[in-house]
Amino acid sequence: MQQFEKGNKERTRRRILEVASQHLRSKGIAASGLAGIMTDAGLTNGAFYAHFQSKDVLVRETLVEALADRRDAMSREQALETAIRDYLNLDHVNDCANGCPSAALLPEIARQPAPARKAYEDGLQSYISELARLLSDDKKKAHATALTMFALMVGTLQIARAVVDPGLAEKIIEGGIKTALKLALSQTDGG
Amino acid sequence: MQQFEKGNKERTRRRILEVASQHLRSKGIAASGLAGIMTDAGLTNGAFYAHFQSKDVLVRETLVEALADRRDAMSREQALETAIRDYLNLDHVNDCANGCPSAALLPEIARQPAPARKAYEDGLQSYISELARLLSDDKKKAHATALTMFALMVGTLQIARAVVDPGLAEKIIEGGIKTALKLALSQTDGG
DNA sequence: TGTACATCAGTGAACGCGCGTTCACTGATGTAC
DNA sequence: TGTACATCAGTGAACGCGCGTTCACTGATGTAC
Repeated sequence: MQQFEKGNKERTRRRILEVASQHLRSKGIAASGLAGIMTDAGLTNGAFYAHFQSKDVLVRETLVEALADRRDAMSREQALETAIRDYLNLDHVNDCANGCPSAALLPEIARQPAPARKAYEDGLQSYISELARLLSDDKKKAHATALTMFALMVGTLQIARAVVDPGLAEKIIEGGIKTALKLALSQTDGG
Repeated sequence: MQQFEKGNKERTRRRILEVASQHLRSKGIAASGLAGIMTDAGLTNGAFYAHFQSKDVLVRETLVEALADRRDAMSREQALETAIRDYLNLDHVNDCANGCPSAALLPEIARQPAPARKAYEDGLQSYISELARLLSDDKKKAHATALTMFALMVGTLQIARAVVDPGLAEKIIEGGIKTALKLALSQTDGG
């Protein structure tokens, strides 16, 4: 141990969370190991359990944090088209580690124990509310519209990431943008 | 060994593929073990390498087969609305093991080596062509429309699977159906 | 028809490895008197 | 101010376990002469 100030442990904990967040999104949940995460956080594996009860707990807390970050970023968006284009673009396709946790992890989240899935559900709803804010809908319908629009964006990003042909990936992204915008418009005139 | 007839090895191989296909879709790629797959196929783990070179090869061939099965099912669909409702429904939400490989595995597929991703890309394109057939579009635009519609359906199914509230899952599915149908219509009048 | 050998499909034990988790220990800092 | 002890954050070796993969072996079937 080097010298350390008060509140250092909380900073270490947040560093572990941040590294874990990147590992999980880029390698997946099952393929991410605690030893690798701790090494990248500048610690040895034994220190993990001073901060988290188990890998399951780490996964859950990582999801909560990543979703909150995404919601905060969405809350700073001022126009729907910008929000859509900040999500559907080639940078996001190529940067899993810092991108949307839903796009990186949804099928694995569905296989997690209930507490993690509940945490995901709550974080998602909060995020979707910020997306709904950008729709000119009446409030009740806006949330449902935003959810469906988000499903479209998640699926589009995932497919663009899976294919090997970069030209195809770009076409998929462009189609997704066009359709997401169309959804918002067709919603306004009470479809 | 019990008695066996000619061509038995090919049947065994297909049995391994079928079991693997279910394991991968329900547990994910990284979390599926060869020993478990072989046991469920009624064999011991050592027999695996008489049929496949490696787990990677098994994963790739499983994807090819699952996508071909899905394409064949889609090719038997006669109306777009039926095709959409055969995909977006609660049975499909609750049956990962026999469902769409894209919905179950997309983020993990994106992390596979190039050969598996190429196999996925080809299988997807073939499947999408059958979905495009059900659109009244001109041929060129139909494929792009079908891809985007599929992205919406995949994202919708994944989110419905991840949330814990069954009522919410049902609402998400219903929103997805409504929007997928709307997409097909708005496409017809040259959006 | 009978014998010797080849082939085929699969068995099951073993390999090294990385996993999540535990735990005795370290050494710097804080507190009591 | 000095000493004794407690606490805090982390180290690093070890645990049992399951992983993908290898391999010597088995025993039923096919083929040659």
